[in-house]
Amino acid sequence: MRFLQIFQQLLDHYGAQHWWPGDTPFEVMVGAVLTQNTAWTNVERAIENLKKNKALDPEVILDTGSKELAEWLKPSGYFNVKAERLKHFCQWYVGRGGLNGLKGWHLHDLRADILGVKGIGPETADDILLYALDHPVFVIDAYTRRLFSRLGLVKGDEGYEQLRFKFEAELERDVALFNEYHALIVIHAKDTCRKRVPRCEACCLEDGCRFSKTKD
DNA sequence: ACCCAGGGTCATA
DNA sequence: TATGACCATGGG
Repeated sequence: MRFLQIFQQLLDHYGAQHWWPGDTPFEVMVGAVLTQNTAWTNVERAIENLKKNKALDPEVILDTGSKELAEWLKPSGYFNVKAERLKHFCQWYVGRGGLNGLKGWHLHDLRADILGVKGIGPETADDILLYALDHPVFVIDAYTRRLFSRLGLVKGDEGYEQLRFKFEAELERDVALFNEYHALIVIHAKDTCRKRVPRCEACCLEDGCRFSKTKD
């Protein structure tokens, strides 16, 4: 019940976020790879570069030299690593038959399959599954771990899967709910950061500290 | 001049 | 299994 209440508080305060930013499922997937440990504003520039070069397309990415691709990805950081990761992902994407080929999979099988791609870890996989392919997985990121650990609802040092199972057990298995919840957690974290709250941790959802109030 | 960002891989013990 | 090094740009 507590997990749902927190969702309601966040939703009431921030409103629906309608995530993920991106015009197409493929753009969402590319964004998921590029945003690894990276500020979203930097990712936007890289995606703009891809669009400018008509390269926001798996076939084009595969036909582009790593050097040139890395150049386009430069603003998103880790550009050499990400160029390879994007190529690995596109190879998988095309190999599975693109968006159409990815329909009709069982979530468990698809998740295991995509985790086999070099450079796609659990969070990136779940971003893709939830925000591009509409599968009900709860995305766990550093913000989620930090916030709920601070709220005393999780220990904080659990493994990724353990945390994911916890959230998925506490909530109704619903794509729209998981989609909005993770988005709100990220927005909340950015909001508290913007207010210069140290490490985004001094704002909590407890009584007397209602989102905008800073403790300490 | 730091610190951090919507992680993941690889080498080591 | 569990740390640590590494990847790298841009904003606060």
